[in-house]
Amino acid sequence: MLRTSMQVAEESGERSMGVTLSEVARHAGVSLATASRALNGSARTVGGELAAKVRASADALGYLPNAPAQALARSATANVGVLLHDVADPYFSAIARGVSDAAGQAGLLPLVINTDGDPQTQVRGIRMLHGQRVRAIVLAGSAHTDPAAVRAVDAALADYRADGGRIATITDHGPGYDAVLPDNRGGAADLTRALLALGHREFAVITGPERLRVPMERLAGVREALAEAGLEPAEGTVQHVEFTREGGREAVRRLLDRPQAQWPTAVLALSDVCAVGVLGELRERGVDVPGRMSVAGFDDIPFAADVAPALSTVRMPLERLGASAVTLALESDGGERPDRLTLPTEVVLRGSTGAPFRQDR
Amino acid sequence: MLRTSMQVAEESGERSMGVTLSEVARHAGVSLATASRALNGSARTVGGELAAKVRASADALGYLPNAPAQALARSATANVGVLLHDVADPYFSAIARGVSDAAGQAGLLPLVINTDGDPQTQVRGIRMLHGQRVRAIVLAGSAHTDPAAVRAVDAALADYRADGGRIATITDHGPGYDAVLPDNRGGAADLTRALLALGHREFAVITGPERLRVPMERLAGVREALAEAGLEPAEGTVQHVEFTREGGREAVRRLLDRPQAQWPTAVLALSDVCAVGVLGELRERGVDVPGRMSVAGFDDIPFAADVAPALSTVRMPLERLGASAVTLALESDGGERPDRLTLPTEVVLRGSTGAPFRQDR
DNA sequence: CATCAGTGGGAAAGCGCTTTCCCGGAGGTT
DNA sequence: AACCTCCGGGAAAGCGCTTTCCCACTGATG
Repeated sequence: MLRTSMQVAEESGERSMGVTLSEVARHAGVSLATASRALNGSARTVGGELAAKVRASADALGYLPNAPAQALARSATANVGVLLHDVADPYFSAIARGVSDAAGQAGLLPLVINTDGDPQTQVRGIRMLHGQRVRAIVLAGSAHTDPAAVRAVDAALADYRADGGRIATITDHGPGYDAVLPDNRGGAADLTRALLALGHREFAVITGPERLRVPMERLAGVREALAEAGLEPAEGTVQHVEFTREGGREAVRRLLDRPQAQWPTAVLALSDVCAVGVLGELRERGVDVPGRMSVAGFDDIPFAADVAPALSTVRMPLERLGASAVTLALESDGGERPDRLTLPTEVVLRGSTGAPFRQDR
Repeated sequence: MLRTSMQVAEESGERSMGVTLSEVARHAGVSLATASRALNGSARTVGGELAAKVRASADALGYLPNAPAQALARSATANVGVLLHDVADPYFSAIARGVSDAAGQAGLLPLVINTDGDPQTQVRGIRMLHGQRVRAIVLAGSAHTDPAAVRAVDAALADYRADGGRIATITDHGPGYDAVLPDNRGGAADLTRALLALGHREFAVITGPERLRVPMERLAGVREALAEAGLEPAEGTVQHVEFTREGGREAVRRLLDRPQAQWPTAVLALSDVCAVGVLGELRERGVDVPGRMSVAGFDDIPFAADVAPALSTVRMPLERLGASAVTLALESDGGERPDRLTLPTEVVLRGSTGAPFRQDR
């Protein structure tokens, strides 16, 4: 004979998992159905008196709904998934915070997965979240430039969506997705124009790996603004590195290896965490910022204002990015036209930028 | 007549949630039981031939196990919960990364909840995670000093544990929990001794709110080392603020409001993010660091080495803290004696500290 | 050659909920 | 007074899995 968990619990003196709804129902002297309706408000209502009695029993027994069971019965969980490169990176952690807040608002719990920007890991992550039957997936990392990678991710997302999953991406992952789009290109162009306005003509740009789309978009923005001024980056002054502090340092080292005459007067690091590395390396090398070289970043992570010198950058509403993505994904009526929300960026000039260094002075 | 989701799916041309195991079983021409055993390796084995056939069918159909259903059947989910103050804070995001990595190793997915250090929110969070039937909860935020708050949290945790939940805390939440314990007190004492060794005698200490235990422990460490040298902080030089950049700035403002003769030569900010605020404010006020004032932090968050001047601090293995907590919680045999693992800290002296300022010079 | 593990397949009972369907009673219409 | 419609309670069928229990079969054993 099969033994119920209750019996086991009674025998062993240890129940495996919580008070069940039917215990509550029995305690309140009502049916399972009524208990369920009273505690979780279905379409149907329950008589005021009974409802109160059920609620009383529920917290007398310390009832906590079994989320997996609810999920199964409703075929809908109370979770959202977040896919990002690395929670420990301030850019992503700010986004994660936004996602978390918006999810909380909606009564959902966020499940976060670090992909380190690897397409494979990303695909596995999507599958896991799909398996979890999360209500929505927020894809926070940059899209890839490699078509094969894009296809793989798209396929995984398509499967998920085919099963009723909702998706929102942060930054552009193709026209098929609801998306929150910070103006990467425009922001980079604006930043460049701001530096041009300060008088700079000799730029270096430190951007992210070519395999990612976001850094490429930002780079395109820089090029666009430079072109407007009839300029283009000199050979060897566009460095592709990882968007990490170490990446920034590495790029600086390469830049300073060149003869001083070829040093740029302004370096655009297209990610703040990268820029922080740049600042650190320049300081250690004794290069004055902004006297000898202006430095600007991108993202306006919380620390940007506090490093020394305070970092000029392009402000992006990181938390809002995350929060909006959740909202978008949840609202998405599954209609034909995906919602695509462009968020403006804003140049913030602080102490790390100034007038260009003059060789002849 | 009740209609199965299959029928609905066939009629509407849209299935609500994925390929099911029984579809796989049918496709492979085996029973549900066999399919389950083949795909998820139970105690029982399945003939090699059949197993292969099942696996083939599974990925022919693109089968993804329904996690909530598995959770219900097994009465065990594949999730762990992390409760922290704020993912966007580098201290916690590093821990979160560690948790995430260790969870991944164990085939689990992390569910993260921000509590902003509020006991109420913390209790609600624990209840939610309990409801989710997560396998383990990692409590990453500091314990409270208010007994009522502690009781509330303890009660929620006790309920969870009574239902078979596993718990590990980071920092001390009382002797009843498996815990990973960075040596807050010892680290703070060591840091203080290091500054004493540099010749400092006039200290200010900026620590966290009195409602949290961690900042109090650190403060105690400082006091202890000071006492060894026959010193104690002068009146008004111990500032309790939030462990945020703004908190750091605020404390500095209060400190500098005092007559210059009473300015400390060293300020111990007992959290790096706080210290970064201190550095920022001092720079803006034109106070030279470390010339006029040495500044030290605590935690060694990734940025600490890159701010200017590079921050002297107490290194804590943040990611390992998170990872170890997961391991501990999962291993915990539920035996009588909780596992408590003390992790050493290490003083790291960088550019933000130096010899004390001499008034008479 | 009968007996006994041991092996591996399948039927079916749960896991803890939600929701459909049925039904009896109250109130409103002709 | 007969007829309908609401309203709200309860029985029971699922949701998609895991696992127990039963059973048929194989090969070893005495």
